[in-house]
Amino acid sequence: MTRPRRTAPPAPAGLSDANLRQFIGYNMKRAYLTIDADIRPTIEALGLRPATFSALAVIIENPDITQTILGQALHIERSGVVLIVDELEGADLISRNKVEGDRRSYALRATLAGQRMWATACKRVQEHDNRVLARLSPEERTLLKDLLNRVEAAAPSGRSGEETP
Amino acid sequence: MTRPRRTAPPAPAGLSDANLRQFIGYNMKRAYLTIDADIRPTIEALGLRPATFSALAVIIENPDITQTILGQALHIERSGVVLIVDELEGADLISRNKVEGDRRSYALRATLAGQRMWATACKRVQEHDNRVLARLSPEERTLLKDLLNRVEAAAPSGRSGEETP
DNA sequence: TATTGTTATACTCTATAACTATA
DNA sequence: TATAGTTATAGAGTATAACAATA
Repeated sequence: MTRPRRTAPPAPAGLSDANLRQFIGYNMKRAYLTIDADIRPTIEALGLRPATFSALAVIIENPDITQTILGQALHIERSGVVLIVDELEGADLISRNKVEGDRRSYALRATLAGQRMWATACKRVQEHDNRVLARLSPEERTLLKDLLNRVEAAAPSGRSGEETP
Repeated sequence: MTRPRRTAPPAPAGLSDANLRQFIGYNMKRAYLTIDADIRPTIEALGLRPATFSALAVIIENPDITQTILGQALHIERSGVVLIVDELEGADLISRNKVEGDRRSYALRATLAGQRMWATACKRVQEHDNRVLARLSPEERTLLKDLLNRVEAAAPSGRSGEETP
């Protein structure tokens, strides 16, 4: 139905992992950490961290977003957003702009340098993605994302109360 | 081919995520963190942490394992293993036993209490797993694990140099 | 000389709580 | 009073480096 299951479950040396591998969360953690270790140096070579990379991505996509909303998008507290935005602003990749009618908040926008940075960072990470997904067919790639999203949505904290009633 | 793609990609409020959702690693991170947040309280209610839970799982499955090997299984340094083993030993869930012929290392074994603890902890986490995977068919569940393992194996740090030549 | 376990230390990430300035 | 941003602080998790005992 899918394929002969010829995947050697990546178990270390001569010891068994089955007790943990039975849990979807463990397989997910291992796969995620492996990918993360692969990509991180590439991101850092550009002067970014995963957190600033992600923030830049969201700001590019949602111009004039506020820090509070950015925090919600990244699932981090406002206090953490400050540091990330400080870092991006200090690198001249984004700017904090005044908001008409509310002097409390900032409208975050990527600078030109920020847009260029995102373009190249995005491209390089895409290359990693392609390398890591090389053995998966296009259908398998979308399927994997779909399954991950469904798992995320199924867990209690998964937003979207929209059940299909 | 697979199913109508009716998965609402869990995007926050009114803002777009697509820049990040394009990357398999981001979807994996989000799914993993959601599952982790779901399961953690259950594990902690038993007096365990994710790290001690995992270590107990490996020790149960590989009796007389040494700390160094345990570290390799868990992908953490030996110095970190010490703290985890201290904690498990302090809770009387495992014991450090003498090894014939090598007085440097310990043979780690679960106590009876440790085996009972693992049984109940395993059962409870399985329940979370089932809840989180509720919307996936049995085939989809194995498929998801399979895809995750293939991604993990594909990344540079993925062990198993065994290509199918 | 190399290895096992250990200790001390530091770094990253993130959360909590209290503060300020606006609303 | 409530909210946006800020600051200070603390905790979890993990890594690095140096050390003692043993191989």
